[in-house]
Amino acid sequence: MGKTDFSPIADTTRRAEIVALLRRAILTGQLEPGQKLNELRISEQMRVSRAPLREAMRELVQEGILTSIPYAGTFVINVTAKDIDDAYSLNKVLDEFAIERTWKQRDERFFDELDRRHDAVKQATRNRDTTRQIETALQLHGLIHEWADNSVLLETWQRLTSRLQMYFALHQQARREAVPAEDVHETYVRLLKGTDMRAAQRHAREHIDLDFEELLAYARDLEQRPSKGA
Amino acid sequence: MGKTDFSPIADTTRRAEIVALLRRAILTGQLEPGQKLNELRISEQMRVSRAPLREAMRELVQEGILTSIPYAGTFVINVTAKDIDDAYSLNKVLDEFAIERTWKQRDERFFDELDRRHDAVKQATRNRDTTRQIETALQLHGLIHEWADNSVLLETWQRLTSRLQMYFALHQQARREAVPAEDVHETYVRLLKGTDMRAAQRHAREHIDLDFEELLAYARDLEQRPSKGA
DNA sequence: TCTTGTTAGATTGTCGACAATCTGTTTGTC
DNA sequence: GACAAACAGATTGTCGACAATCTAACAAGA
Repeated sequence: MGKTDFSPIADTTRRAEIVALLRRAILTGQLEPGQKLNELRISEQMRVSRAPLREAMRELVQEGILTSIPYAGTFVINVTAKDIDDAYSLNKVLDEFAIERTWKQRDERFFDELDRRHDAVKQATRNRDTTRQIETALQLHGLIHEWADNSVLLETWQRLTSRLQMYFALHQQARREAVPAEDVHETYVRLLKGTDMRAAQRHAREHIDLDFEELLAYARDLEQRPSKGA
Repeated sequence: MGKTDFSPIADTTRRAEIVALLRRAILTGQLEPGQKLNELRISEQMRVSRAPLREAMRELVQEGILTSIPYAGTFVINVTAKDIDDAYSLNKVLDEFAIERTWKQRDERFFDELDRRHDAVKQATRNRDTTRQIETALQLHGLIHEWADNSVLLETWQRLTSRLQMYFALHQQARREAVPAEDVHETYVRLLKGTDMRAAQRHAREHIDLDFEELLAYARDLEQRPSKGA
């Protein structure tokens, strides 16, 4: 018997790479909300044919970050204040559930991974890398969902994450201020290591509410302006 | 100004029709779990080319009822007891949330629709139409999610529903017994019309637990047998 | 001037053919 | 006989071209 655990080899289809490229472009705000994706132009830029590009787009439509209108085109979703509100209120419920399910299964490996991801956030914060900061913060947050041992919950949360990451990226892009230097996740991590589950659940709610208010304000402001066309 | 409200016209792409056809085939158990979908064969049967068929498949993969392995094929998902357990435990959480959100917004139109859907279930039950019975029962159940006015919740629930419908169809197909004739949704509807929200939430949990136990028993039994290949 | 019909251009939807990859069989070697 | 290399068939992934549809500009008529 071998000792090493082999992870699945990378998907080597163009489609998979296109999905990754497009998703990244959307989640970092490179492609703006409402913007139309011209198939011919993009396929030429990526040096692929339209077939795998279109298949990739269908995936992202189902993932919820693109929207498609037959014979009209495929567009980046528009972000409304209500969308953010909806996503966040559901996220709260999922967090509470995830913490409950994770709680009994916490072990040394869990705490190690928690620290590792927390460190990643802190490093991104030090480097003033806003994009990476958002990414790592969501990964830290996602640990409880991965550890809850519920595939449907994990899937659901990953879909939600896509949107949240997009919202945060837009928000960060809008306000050109520096990123908060202090560590807002300290308490969250500490409570997850502690013995009071209810306290951890309560904090997850409040902790989320914090950045949420900022995001909502931004979204309400954004709704006054027109959306980007082709 | 006109008086009528026009709904969006139907999608008239082959892709959309293929998605509907395939989904129906899967959710009714016509296509068995684990079964491989041969692109050439299906495209010839449907008299379409592989392009729209493949795009349709990508959508259903993201919807969670198909799974794809590069260069190997696309398969109907396999149903494990844990999958069912996961889906149901999350469903409980979502139901509780949906009832809370719907509660304040209940009005005459809500109650009417509730009765309408309840009647649909009863009629399907009278007609011994098991497929339709599952469909209508899930639609009755889905009303609180539609009424909660949270797009992300609704999306999430619809994804879950796909699987639940598939699970139930398999279950019904397995046991050849007659469908329960008595009306198991009577209490559920009554509580949703009442004034005690907590009671409604509690019942939603227990009500679900009922059929759930049966489903789980079936799934555990199913896991002893091999899965269907090509 | 406003509405309606026409047309040209651009873009999406679909098709049939080819390339890349996998799977099972056969062949050859030890 | 056991094993590995080579082959053949089938299937998926990708491509370039064509058909269907939409959009916007323009022309014609009330």
